[in-house]
This record gives sequence, C-alpha cells and structure tokens, in this order.
Amino acid sequence: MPNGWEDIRAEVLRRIRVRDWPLGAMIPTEAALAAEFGCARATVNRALRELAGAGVLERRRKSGTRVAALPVRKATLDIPVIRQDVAARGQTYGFRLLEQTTALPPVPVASRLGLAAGLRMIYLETLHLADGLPFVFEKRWLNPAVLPHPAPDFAILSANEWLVAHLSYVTGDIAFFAAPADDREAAVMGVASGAALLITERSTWGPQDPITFVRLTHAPGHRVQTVV
Amino acid sequence: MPNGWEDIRAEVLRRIRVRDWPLGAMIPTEAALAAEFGCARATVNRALRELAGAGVLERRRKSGTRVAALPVRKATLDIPVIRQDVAARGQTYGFRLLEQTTALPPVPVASRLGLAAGLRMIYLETLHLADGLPFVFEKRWLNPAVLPHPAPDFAILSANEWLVAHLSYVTGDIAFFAAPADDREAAVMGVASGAALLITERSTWGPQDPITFVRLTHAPGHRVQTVV
DNA sequence: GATACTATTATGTCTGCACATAATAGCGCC
DNA sequence: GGCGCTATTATGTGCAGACATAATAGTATC
Repeated sequence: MPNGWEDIRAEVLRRIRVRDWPLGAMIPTEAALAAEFGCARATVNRALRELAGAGVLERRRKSGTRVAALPVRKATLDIPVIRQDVAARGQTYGFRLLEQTTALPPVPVASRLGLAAGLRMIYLETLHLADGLPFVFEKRWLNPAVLPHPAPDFAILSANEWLVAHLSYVTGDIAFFAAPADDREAAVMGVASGAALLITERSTWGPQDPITFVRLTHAPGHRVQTVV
Repeated sequence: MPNGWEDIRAEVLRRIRVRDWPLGAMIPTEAALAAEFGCARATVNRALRELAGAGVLERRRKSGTRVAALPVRKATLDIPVIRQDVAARGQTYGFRLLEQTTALPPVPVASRLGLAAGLRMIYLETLHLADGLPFVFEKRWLNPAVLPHPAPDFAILSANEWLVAHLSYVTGDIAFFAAPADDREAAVMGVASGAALLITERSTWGPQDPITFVRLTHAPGHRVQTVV
C-alpha cells in the first residue's frame, strides 16, 4: 500500500525540503491531509507525531501544525555499559577496583545530587581496561541508602554494571567536556599530565533518592559518536 | 481516565523496576495486557512501542516482547544552531568569517564524506563569539555542488545557519572528543597551545551528495549536556 | 476599554475491528 | 535425520468513529 504512515512522513518531509512548506509556516490540518492522501486521520497523526518528535514540526492544539522555524536537530546517544563499549570494539574487557571507601563527598558532588551536606557516601575508583590497557577511569560517589544488605562486592561485578542491572530506568543527566589530565589521572591512565582527555559526568536519581554521581575519564582519542 | 497509554507505560515500567518482570524475561502479549487493563490492544501497543523506542523493551513479531537484557540507556541530544546556543546562555552572539577559499580537502575529510579524491571543496573558517569572546572555532569543508548560484555570502549569514535553513533534514553523524589546542586554535581562541578543548565533528549528507564536514573547537570548559 | 464567559477548532487519545507480516513450530515426505 | 511446506501466532499497521482537551476567537457584560 502506498499510503502507510511512513509514506506520509516521507512526503511531508519532501514538501518541507523543497520549500513547498517553508520554515515556520503552518501546514494543512490532519483532516485535510487525510483527505488528500486518502487515508484515515489517525494515519496522518502518526506521521506528524513522529516528525514532531524529531524536531521537524511543532504542534499545538487548536493552533495546528507548523514547520519548525529553527529546526533543532536531535541526535540519540546510546549510553552502553562500559563492557559493551569495549566488546563492540572487538577488544576484551577487564576492570580493577582501585579504591573503595566511605567519605564525605566534595561540595559540588553533594550539591549536584541535591544531598544534604554532611552525609557520607561510598567512594569507588575503578579502572576499566580494553585488551589490558586503560580505557576508562571511573570515579563514583554512591548513595549507600540504595544498596542492599549485604552490599554487593564491586570487585567482582563493577558498580557500573551492578547499577544498570539493579537500579535501571531512572532519571539523570549527562555532560561531556574536555579537561587536562590531573596527576592522578595521568598516573592511572598512563598519559602525560595535562593531556587532553574527554570526561563524561553523570548524575542519576531514583524515584525518590539520588543514586550516584560518576565521572568517567576516557583514554586519549576516545570518541563519543552517533548518527543523526 | 486511569488507563491511558501513559498509565500503562508507567505500570509496565514499575513492574520492570520491581523485578516483577526481570531483565531479559518475556512479558505477556498485547492482547493479554489489554484484557488485564481493560483497554484496547492499540492502547497497549502504543505504550509498549514507546518503551521499545526508549530501549527498555525489545519486540519481535511472533516471538513477543521481552525486557531488554542489558538496557542501553538512550539520551537525546539537542544540536542547536550556535546562535541559539549562545542566546540560551543569555549572551549576545556574533561571528567573524576568518577565511574562505577553494581547495583540495585533506584525505581524511574527503574519505569520511565519501568524495572522490581530487574534488575541490569550499573551505571556511568562522569564529563564533559570545559577548565578544571566542565561543566556537569552526572549520568547514563544503561541497560546492550543493550551493546555488550565486553562492550566499557567509560573512553575512554564517554557513552554520545558512545550511540549517536551506538544506535541513538530512542524515549525518556526530562525534565528540577531546584534543589539545594546536597553534592556530590556540591563537584564535586565545588559549595556551596544548590546552584541552572539546571538539565536535559532524558530517552531513543530502539525499544523494555529501554536503559538509565541520569541526567545531569549543572554548575551554564547554560542556555538552543533556538529560536522560 | 477591560474582563468573563462561550463557541469553535485542531490536535490527542481511545475503541473495536480488520488485515498484513514476520517468525516460529509442527508436519509430511524423502 | 534433513528438507520444505503450511499453520499458527504476536506484533505492525490500517480504518472509521467517538470523545477529551487545550487554545483561540468571538461575544456579552460591566
């Protein structure tokens, strides 16, 4: 059938591309498009909804649908467990738990998680290896309240994976930036002090409580990549 | 009504979280869930489809629906035009076209775009400013075949925005990584040579032809950020 | 002129049904 | 056993109709 919702999505996209419907302009109503394409309104709705989700269209009740004026491209970024990331490169994964203590988190960490100052957290340092070479250096602050008793042994299953398997589907935020390697990072990763490294910082919250703040220092040259 | 598709999505998520349905396990069929929740199968379908899109469920015809074994978190990343990025920080935007020539692209650029070697491209260097200070240094290779005649003046409207407005909705890929500032970047951005900078590289293709390859060097401390 | 109510309109969602499609399981046959 | 056909099954998508909801435009009132 030539009028599935994907066909309609493609046709709408085409009209936008050729400036049939210019940036910022209103497009016909669902009912009008359904009549034109000879399909049900629900089918048009599905197509337009997808395009709105991709940032191509903006929809508002009663007003109607318009082409996004300044289209904000949206890319979806996969955040795999580090083991998978390494495996996907065809390398063998390994990790070493370098440190595990309980301590007062630094103020920026506590405040980003929205935790009361003075609450002690678990601090973990883990080095993830690809083919035996440093791949990611992980510094993690973990809310002890979210762990079961007895606490899992993070030397056997890395905190990275334990959390994904046991506290998955929560909210959080991610940030990427570049920073020069400090002395500790340089020593652990085997690079010169001050080398440019990609850093990932993540904060995650459960239904009520903050769960963890993690800073991943990636090996030199590491790329975070995705298609649009 | 307490049984909209969002309610069903929430309930399914809850059952996964509390290990009612463990990681990797099959869940009931759409028909069974529709009967349980007292709604139409289409409503269950909508809820499960959304969760599959978020990477929480995996669905296959005939087999059924299972909880993802290793849930790959998916983050959506907004890629705004640089002007918007600056405006969102409450700063005033400006830019300067530093260079515009036609030249043979370096081999890595040509090969990443899938262009025949020996094809000349337009090369642009643009410095984007926030409150008059360097914000992003943009080096762009542009396929001349995609430009109209006469070519637009990129000193008036930056290539960044011209492309979004005229060749939007195309495919491409993005990568982030850290690199030390080379001499040119250091001079333009006003930082020390070797400083750790975040680099964004983007390749974009139109329906047939490659369009552009761009390398964005961000000011020190720049963070690419998103919520999950 | 400003404010409060009301009608209208386009999208958002749901229902119940139908058929399409992909993948699996089972069967018969050699 | 191994091969190929067929039946079954769960999801994917379609339709027509209905009501819900949000936002706007218009109207009435003060």
